[in-house]
Amino acid sequence: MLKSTWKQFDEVELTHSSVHHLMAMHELLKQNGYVRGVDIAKYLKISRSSVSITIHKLIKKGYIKEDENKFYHFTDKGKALINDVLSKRRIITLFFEKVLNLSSEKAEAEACKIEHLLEEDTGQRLMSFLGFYLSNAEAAQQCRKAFQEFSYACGQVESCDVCELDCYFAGSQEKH
Amino acid sequence: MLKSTWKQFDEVELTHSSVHHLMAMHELLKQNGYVRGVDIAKYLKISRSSVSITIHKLIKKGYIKEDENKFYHFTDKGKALINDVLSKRRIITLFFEKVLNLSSEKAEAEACKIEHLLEEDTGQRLMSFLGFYLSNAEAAQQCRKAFQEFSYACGQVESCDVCELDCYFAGSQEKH
DNA sequence: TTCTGCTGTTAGGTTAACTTAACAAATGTT
DNA sequence: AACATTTGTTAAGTTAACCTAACAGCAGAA
Repeated sequence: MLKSTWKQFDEVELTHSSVHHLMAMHELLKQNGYVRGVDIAKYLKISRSSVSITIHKLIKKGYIKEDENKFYHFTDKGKALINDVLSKRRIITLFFEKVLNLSSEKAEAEACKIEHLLEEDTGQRLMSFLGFYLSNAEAAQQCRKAFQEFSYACGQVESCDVCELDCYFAGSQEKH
Repeated sequence: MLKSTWKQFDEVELTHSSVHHLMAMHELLKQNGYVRGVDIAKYLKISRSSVSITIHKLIKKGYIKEDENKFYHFTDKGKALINDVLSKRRIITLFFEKVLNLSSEKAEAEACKIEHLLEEDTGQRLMSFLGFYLSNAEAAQQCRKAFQEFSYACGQVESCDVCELDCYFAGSQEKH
């Protein structure tokens, strides 16, 4: 790995917090038809002042516009972003839920933490995979069924180069 | 989703930065047999002062100990954490690379951003899935082959409830 | 009309993670 | 022994994201 790869974490266009301000806006617009600062504050359970500051940053960045009555609206840029994030979230949630069998609450919580960090391309590929894996294509159906009956044991895979130090499954399985 | 789920992002035991300080330590210990502050600073391409502060926090938190000569070592807690993160990273990277066909560089970069955010359990389930999907079990082999020939098109899946606003594939596909 | 409550903003404070600059202690060089 | 370099630490400043407290503007109620 490039030694500075880890810094890409901070170089995401919008932070986790900012993305969730936009998500809240979207939710509330759908629910009520309008959004004000307080609404976002209540929804995210943070202070009005904090929301005020973040919203103004998002306006400056061109994701939001404000009308005469301090109601907020998305710009096209904002709409595009919301669409992307929402799609990514749903794909990731679906993957956790339908493929890894996490509970839907946990699937959402896990998706929420990472959705804004993955690139567009990764989202699309995941989508493509899911589209196939959950389809009623013969191979996909067989695969889902077989996976249900499968439980991981070291040795079942040709070369397990997953664990570097100890094995996730050490203890519950014999040594590999 | 619970309205405060999004805050779990900040409630991770260790931040992205801290985790990478530990990862750097592990890398450098493997390479050189010892680690000092400068080594970490050079590796992560940040200032010595910043490293100094972060390392002292990690010492206080019990992940690291310091010897008389200012060389750093992992505590058992630190070793356990490194093992977990490393395993998660490799599983996630493998998934991106082998299942989603991302280049290995991109797979690593994407994994790096999210590895410390996913829970233990999620990692293990992903591992289990990968173990199966990449195995030479009949169903898995068939599935991999069929997926290669597959390209996502709306309508191929019974109900596409992935897109909320617009479709990822809109434009390139007919309306769904 | 005055009072109350709601809303947004500003001011000042906190924490985390960086930065540069300055400096002390140890180590290496000539 | 004297000087230079390396290393770690501290001080002071920055940005992001939160907080509480204070206040200004408005809108509805008494």
